[in-house]
Amino acid sequence: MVRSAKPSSQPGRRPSTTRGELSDLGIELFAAKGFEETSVDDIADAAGIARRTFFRYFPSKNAVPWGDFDAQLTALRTHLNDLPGSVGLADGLHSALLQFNTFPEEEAAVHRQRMALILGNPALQSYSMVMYEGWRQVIAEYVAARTNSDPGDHLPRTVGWMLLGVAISAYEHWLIDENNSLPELLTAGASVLFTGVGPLRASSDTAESRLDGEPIE
Amino acid sequence: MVRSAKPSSQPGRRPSTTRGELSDLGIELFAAKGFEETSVDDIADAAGIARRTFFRYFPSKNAVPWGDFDAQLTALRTHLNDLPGSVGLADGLHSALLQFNTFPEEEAAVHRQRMALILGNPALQSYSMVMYEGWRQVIAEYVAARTNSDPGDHLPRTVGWMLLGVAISAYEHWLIDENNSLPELLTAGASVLFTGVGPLRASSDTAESRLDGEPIE
DNA sequence: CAACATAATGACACTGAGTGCAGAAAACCA
DNA sequence: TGGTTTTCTGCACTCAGTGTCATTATGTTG
Repeated sequence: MVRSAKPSSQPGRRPSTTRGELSDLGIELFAAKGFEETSVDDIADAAGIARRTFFRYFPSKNAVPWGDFDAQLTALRTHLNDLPGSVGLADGLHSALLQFNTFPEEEAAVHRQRMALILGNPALQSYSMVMYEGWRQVIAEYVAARTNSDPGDHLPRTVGWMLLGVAISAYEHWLIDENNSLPELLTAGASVLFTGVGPLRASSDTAESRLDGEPIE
Repeated sequence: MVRSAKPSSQPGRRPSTTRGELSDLGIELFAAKGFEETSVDDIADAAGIARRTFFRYFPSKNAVPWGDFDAQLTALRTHLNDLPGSVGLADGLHSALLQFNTFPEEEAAVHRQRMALILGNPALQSYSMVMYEGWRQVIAEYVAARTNSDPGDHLPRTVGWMLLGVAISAYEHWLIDENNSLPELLTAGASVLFTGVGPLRASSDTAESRLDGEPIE
């Protein structure tokens, strides 16, 4: 089961697989048998590698569904860096949201499966916070650059968190009902972030004054 | 090591300890030896209970620092329910943030230690998402009640995520530098949520128009 | 007090994730 | 062919978490 990759003129044994291949295989098994019910041994056996080798490709079973997340983060960072200066902060964040969550039609099914897996499993949901820390950092860097502050400052970090919330919450609803358009959900969520919660009123009741609301139900 | 609690006229053996006591003990050990370096056996031994019994008090080692989180959630829910109808949505959310994160002076040190532990350890940071799901739910319920919608709807869920982001990000900065006032950090973050990111400009440059911004740095 | 019901603890065994280590295997180069 | 480099593999080990069942402590009832 050793597949020789392109002769890279590098000494040493070739890796027998890639993170991407293992990730795809893992997602397939998880979807078929369930995440908890699929052991690392199952994945390693199916991939034809030793259990010990699996842990050279992924730091944990939880990391499998994420595939090569770092590459996506790099793409996002590049996207934001390449944005013309004429784009305002809100528009920049909006475009980041869309860029990061837009994918070719043929990948939609896999991506949906991946996200359903991640958002539907407690262990994976937990682990996602480790992954999304990098994402928040990229956002914070952008906000910092646009507001004359430091990526570690309170405002950029807060915006990073809030934008992440917009993204996750959009995914949650996209997964509940496929009829929902992910870009539309992202845009709707982002608009709350951009205009703020202050302007919010009862949706069917926008004409009432802000003071006469009473607890419902 | 069996401490008889108040005679509760209930048949059956008394619990030998409480979640709160175990939590305090665990936090102490974690702070002294480190989270990874402290095993469940260590905690159980220190508490004078069997390892198996430990897992009847906590579903996992990760849950220890949280103590009795559900009780706090209940208090938060009550607080929001008791808010007069004249309080606007933004003010209600703001008060929730402050209520949940205000504690007597004598508990400040312990609380700080608890939060430093949680926010400083990857495993605990991950697990916090499981805990905070309940918190977001309480917020979503409040938003739903005030906006004539359902707690599962997109808007309430999104606001729940964003407000959580405000809270966590405030804690992060409170932990970095104790000189920062937690309530002030919370209020500052909340104001971004309430007025939106749209109005944000380069902090030293607020007079510029929204379109002529150029990448800074 | 003795028998009974109940609720919690405790001991044991087991699965599975993750790690350290040492050696085998596969590639390149001279 | 032999030397070097890189990855893979097998083994042993720790620790988190769970199922099961006996045991202990308590209140209740006759």
